[in-house]
Amino acid sequence: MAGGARLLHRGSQGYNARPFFEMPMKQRVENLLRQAIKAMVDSGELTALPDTPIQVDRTRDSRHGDFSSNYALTVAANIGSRPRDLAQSIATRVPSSPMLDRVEVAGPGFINFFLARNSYQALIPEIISAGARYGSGDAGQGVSVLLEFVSANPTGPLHIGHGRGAAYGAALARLLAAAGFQVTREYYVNDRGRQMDILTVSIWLRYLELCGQEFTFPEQAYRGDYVRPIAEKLHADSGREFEISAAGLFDGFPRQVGPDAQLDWLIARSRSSLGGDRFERVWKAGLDDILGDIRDDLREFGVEFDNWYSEKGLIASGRVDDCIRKLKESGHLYEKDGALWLQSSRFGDEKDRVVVRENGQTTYFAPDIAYHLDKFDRGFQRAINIWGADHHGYIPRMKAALEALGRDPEALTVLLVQFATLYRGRQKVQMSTRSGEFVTLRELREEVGNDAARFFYVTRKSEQHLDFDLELAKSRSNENPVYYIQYAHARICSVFAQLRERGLDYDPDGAMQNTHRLEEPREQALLATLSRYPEVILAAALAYEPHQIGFYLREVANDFHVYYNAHQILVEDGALRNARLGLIVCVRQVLQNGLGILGVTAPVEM
RNA sequence: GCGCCCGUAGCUCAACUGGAUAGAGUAUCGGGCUUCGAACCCGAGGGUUGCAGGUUCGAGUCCUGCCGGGCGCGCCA
Repeated sequence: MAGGARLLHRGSQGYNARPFFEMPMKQRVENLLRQAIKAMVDSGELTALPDTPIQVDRTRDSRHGDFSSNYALTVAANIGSRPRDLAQSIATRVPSSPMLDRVEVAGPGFINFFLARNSYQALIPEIISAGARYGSGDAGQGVSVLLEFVSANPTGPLHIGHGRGAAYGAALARLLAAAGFQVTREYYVNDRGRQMDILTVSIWLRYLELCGQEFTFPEQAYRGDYVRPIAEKLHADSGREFEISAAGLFDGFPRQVGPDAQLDWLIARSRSSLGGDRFERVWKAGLDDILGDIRDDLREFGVEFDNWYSEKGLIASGRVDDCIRKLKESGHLYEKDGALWLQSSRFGDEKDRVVVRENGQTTYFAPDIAYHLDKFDRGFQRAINIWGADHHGYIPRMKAALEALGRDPEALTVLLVQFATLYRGRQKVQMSTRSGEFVTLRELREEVGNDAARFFYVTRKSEQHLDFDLELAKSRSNENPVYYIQYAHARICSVFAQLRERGLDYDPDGAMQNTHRLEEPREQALLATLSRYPEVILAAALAYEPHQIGFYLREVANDFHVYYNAHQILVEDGALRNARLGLIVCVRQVLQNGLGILGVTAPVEM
């Protein structure tokens, strides 16, 4: 799949007729190399051509040219010739091209390509005409992907761990879309089950307190402050409709058993004394409030979903029962100790798993299987899940379930996000949802701002542990690299403001006709960096690594700042001025496109 | 005990997925505004990539074994 990038050329700005880049520079170099190798095979100098892929890389060191290939190194051993000799033979057969200055052999046998001075001139019209689409490609070939992320239980506000998954997922969605995949973003709502029952009871108990009832609030219930406003609203809206004597409610409370059993007792007791209907209404009040809060929070954070998928709805649709029936029919479900087990160990899991409990209730696993089956039944070709790293042990059984259902487990990719450890200076902040001691995503956003938070999250590899120092993020927010990139963007906008103040204007045609005037080394370096953007998008997308974009954008900003400090853009010479303005328009475009993928704003001024 | 993830400059992180002399930010020290925004630029110091082997032309990256950290190993979700 790598190397299959092809830029979209659907620009309808009137530049279509002009031949810009038929393909990215990297591919053009690759093709020249391929021709040289083919020439050697045709002349019999290279016998059986091993099926080694022809790989061309950007060099790290400019002394090694602009592009480099290790082809001779990888092939020489197989055909029994010396790498340097082979490299030399290939190098001399590289067809001459106006884009190439020279080809050299260096080191153990690298073939290094040096580009001609003005080989990047065509890039400027290319970027200007592609605009927001510059960097996008069709490598994904429209393959439909269901990207599921966040999916936090609606039992409390999102905390900073969820924030990381949200930022990562949102960026990945845009990245995959830019690479040509058709992406749907989905949030799976666990709106039923024990955790929701505990929340319901917690809200109701707070409500009873408001009614004046006296009792000890259970240790294991949700004690976070966010529960109280929900109870207050319920109290304000419904008065004493849900009131029941606390003394009666807690009558017979089992003090001798463990906290979990106590909670189960309390849930059952609440349900029976309140009645199914009223219990449901409290549940609904809690769900609506918290899920609404989560939606708002994510929207404010710039994280949007195409679909919110209800677990309760899934069960009501009968799909879970259907799914269990299918598993039974396929013979991968068996009964033991009164429960129904999936033979997941036959498909790579370390043991079999219970799907239906002894008491007849399904485990959490059953709806999850049905949900994942439904992803593919809805026609998605690929499913990508972003899970917290604590769920890694869950991956084999999910894949096993898909395989048992006759689906391709490879169509499911699970990406793990490590937890963020929060610090206040040196002090580690302990977090627990039930105790209510945690820093919410909303608090984080208010303290450090959306842009800094998004960038901070998404410039680390997702599987890397993340130390998030609040004090640092707060007090030194100016030192966050995101401002460095945004500053470059604002500076460019400022140049155009300055241009207008001086009564001058920018002529795009003039810019494109004078690209040959961009002869400064720093201008060439900037163009070379801009030309890499489509390659970065593709590589980052295929590796599911949005952080590559962040590091790349820093390079773009750095090249620009260096250029800006060294050269005047608004010069007297109108042709040169337009050429330089065209160049920084392109820089601005790449910054906008890249920041857009990361979900960070590109401010006109700061 | 078994399994997964991680270990890179004082700190926070990169390293084009096996390439050439391991790079940025921050912190420390020194320099640069009469010029389009100094939230910027230039320079200096800072490393046995946790340790020990192995694979090959070449290893931070792959394989093995230790050391250290995180997370899993329910008829909880």
